[in-house]
Amino acid sequence: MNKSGEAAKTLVLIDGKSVFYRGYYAMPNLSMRDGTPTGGVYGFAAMALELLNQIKPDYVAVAWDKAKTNIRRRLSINPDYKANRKPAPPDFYAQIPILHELLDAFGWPLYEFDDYEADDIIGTLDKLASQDGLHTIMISSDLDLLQVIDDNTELYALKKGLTNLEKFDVGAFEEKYGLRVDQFLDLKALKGDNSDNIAGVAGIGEKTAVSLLQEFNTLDGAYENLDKIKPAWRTKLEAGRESAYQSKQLAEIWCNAPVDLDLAAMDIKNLNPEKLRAELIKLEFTSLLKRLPDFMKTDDSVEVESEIIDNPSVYFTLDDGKIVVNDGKVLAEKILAEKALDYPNKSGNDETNEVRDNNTCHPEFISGSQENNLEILKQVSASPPSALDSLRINSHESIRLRQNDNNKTWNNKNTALPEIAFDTRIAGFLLGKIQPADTVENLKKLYEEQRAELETMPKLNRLAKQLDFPMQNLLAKIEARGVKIDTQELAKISNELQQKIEVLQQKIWDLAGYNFNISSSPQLSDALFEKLKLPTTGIKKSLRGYFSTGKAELHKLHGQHPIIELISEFREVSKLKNTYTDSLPELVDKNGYLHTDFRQDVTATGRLSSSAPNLQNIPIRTELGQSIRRAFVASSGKVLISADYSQFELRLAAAMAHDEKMIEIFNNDDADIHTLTAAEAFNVEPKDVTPTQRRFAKVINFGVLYGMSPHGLAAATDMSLTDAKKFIEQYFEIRKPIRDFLDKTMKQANDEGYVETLFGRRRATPDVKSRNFMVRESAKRAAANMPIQGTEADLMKMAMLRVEKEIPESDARQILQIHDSIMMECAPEKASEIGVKLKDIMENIYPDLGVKLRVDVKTGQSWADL
DNA sequence: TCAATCACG
DNA sequence: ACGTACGTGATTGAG
Repeated sequence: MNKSGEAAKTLVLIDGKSVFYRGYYAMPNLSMRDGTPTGGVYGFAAMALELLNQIKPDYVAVAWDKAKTNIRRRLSINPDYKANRKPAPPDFYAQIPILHELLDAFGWPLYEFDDYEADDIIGTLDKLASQDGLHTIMISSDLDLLQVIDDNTELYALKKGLTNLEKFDVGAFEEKYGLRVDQFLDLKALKGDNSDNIAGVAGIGEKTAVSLLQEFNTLDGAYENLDKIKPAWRTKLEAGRESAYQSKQLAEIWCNAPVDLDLAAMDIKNLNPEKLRAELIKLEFTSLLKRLPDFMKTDDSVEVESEIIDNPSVYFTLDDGKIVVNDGKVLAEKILAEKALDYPNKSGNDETNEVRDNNTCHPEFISGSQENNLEILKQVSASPPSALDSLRINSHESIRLRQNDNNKTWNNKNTALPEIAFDTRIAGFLLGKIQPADTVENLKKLYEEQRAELETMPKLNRLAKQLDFPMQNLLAKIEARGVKIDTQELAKISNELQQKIEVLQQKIWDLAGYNFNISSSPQLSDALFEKLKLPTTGIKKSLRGYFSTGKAELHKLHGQHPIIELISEFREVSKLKNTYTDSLPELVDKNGYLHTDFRQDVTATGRLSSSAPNLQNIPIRTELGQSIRRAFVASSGKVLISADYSQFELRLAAAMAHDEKMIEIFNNDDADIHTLTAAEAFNVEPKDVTPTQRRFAKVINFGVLYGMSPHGLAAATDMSLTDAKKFIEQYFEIRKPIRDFLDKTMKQANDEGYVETLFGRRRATPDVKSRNFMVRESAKRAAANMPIQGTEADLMKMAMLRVEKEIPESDARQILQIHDSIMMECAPEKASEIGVKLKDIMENIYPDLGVKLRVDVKTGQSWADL
């Protein structure tokens, strides 16, 4: 009990380097996939989790030994102090920054001072803690700390192995040494300590020292009674008197280190479980995730390893349309017994249906016609839901298993199927393999090859298992839910647009002086540049040799002739009508919902692809676009919620490049990145930044992520080429870390042949070595951009999985993802609560990122309100 | 089947 | 001396 009468709180003081050393030598070959050594850090992490589980401390602090050169005071007593310590190898020091990162994730303060060793710092803190009535537990391999144990202070000494600790309290000490704790220092003075190069008294070992102290109580006592000591020991004591007292001085812990007991900083509540978990994952210490204390565990699918059925072993064939296995049981039963399902999903045109002896087929020989698959799934689906919980699917294009048929009668789509654990198509994509059309004839072999290859790439393997495979399940659900649209509204817009188009067309024809197909670029080019003789200076040519009529070129002609404006409007209107208002209603199901196809194996960066219809390019920028969004509505009785990451990619660039200036701007909610970038680049006060300057800064802030050239910048801003060039130089002057990061990425593309995201998603970069200038430069820009765009995609997938896990489907459901935003729908009364949750999950999806993420949430009846 | 254009992030 | 900002998908016209 302490002064205020509460149960004493526990403070744990860790000798950081000593724990670290144990790990380093226990796991000498441990390293991350990229070769970074992590053995010592692992040791620390393992011990730290152990202490959280077993000790459940209230406060934790770490003390650190500075290098030998900084212990001048002890060296002044004896220059040979610790002289027989070997210097640590280089890969030991390489791990120190990583350990700091880990400590940061634990939220534990680290103390180190010149002239004070870790045990001095620990001793000092222990003394201060005792004054505050705290119970202290010290963790170290250094037994010197035994001298400070008392009724409130214990030492957990590190033994062999990582988490094997020997507990010393006063009783345990006395039993082991046969001495009182206060005699420990005198014991050391006599027997010395080889590891610290403390001499003690030559010829006196532990046994002799103990018996002397038992008889004479103290070191002084022994020297005062030399006459009572047998001659063999007496002569040794006489010869070693100076050494004995010097040894005592050396071994004594100095409890006057310049450190404060800052309990707020040491509070275990500072530990952010998500951050720590993220850090363990980042360090590839996945085995330690299991050891996270219960209070920190969540059932978050991002971190929990998916169960992969390693040896699918269902053998089945068709008998009169019924699926049977060797013993004649219905497949579903067999599947339940085997807890595995592995069969190819092929749609038609298959000729090899090789039946083996015994009326048995190995899965890879089954021809997976759509009908067969449906039959299988029906039977699986007929099994009791609880029995299906432990089932896992391995398949090719697994998401399509969820479709009940080919013609998109989606409302019956079965989402209650077993979870997908492995998808050979996704795996092939992640591994960068072009899969021949016939690979799924041998699905099992493919699966085994892929699994083996993924094993050699732990980061990619984890990405597959924890992100892309689980996403298949989620995307199937999202596709099945669909988005409701108001077809009448769209039809109304279509009609209006039709009128407009006819009017515009006539006006254009009148101005041109003849009728032509305005939608044909060559015909339009002919009209503008041949018939109307508009100036062609600065107008680009198309590949086919005529002058381009694209938006940018038309813009250059703006004001030259009234026809230009009409053509631009005609273009906008016909584009939106053809692509959206006319087409979308054709794709709705009978309940008025649109169901897109989301694919994960299309985009080189890891983003999702949406098609048939593409719901990721619904107009927004023009008023007409907004009116189309008004036709995207919530289900009846529901509202839509959208949550958008703000400046996601730019924040990621700042974090990944470790650009502290940018990070600081982003971490300040009130700061505006474009204004501040302009202020820095133009060297003016933020308040004096002109709108034009801010616009320039905005263009370059985004352009730089894509490798924008002076020409591109000039074209986008109306700057002169020289000004654009200067501005870009100026930009990289103030954003040097960004330049370095882009260069580093480029170098990796060149040296390794691939680039990767923060989480190990890869993109091969063969074309950066192309002899064709255009191909090469384009490949370089793509390579530079991929880690940023791809990390965005990774984080979005994490966020979506987490949202699905943490927000019950009965409360709200995800219905769309558009690269940096998630759209959900829910009951209006739940909207604000869901919005808060969504924002929280998304903003804290990866606390270790190093930059604050910002998510803006909006609610409304239609998409236009968001 | 491809090029041109343009919708989105 | 090349051409000039990354990543998608849908539509249209041309050959």
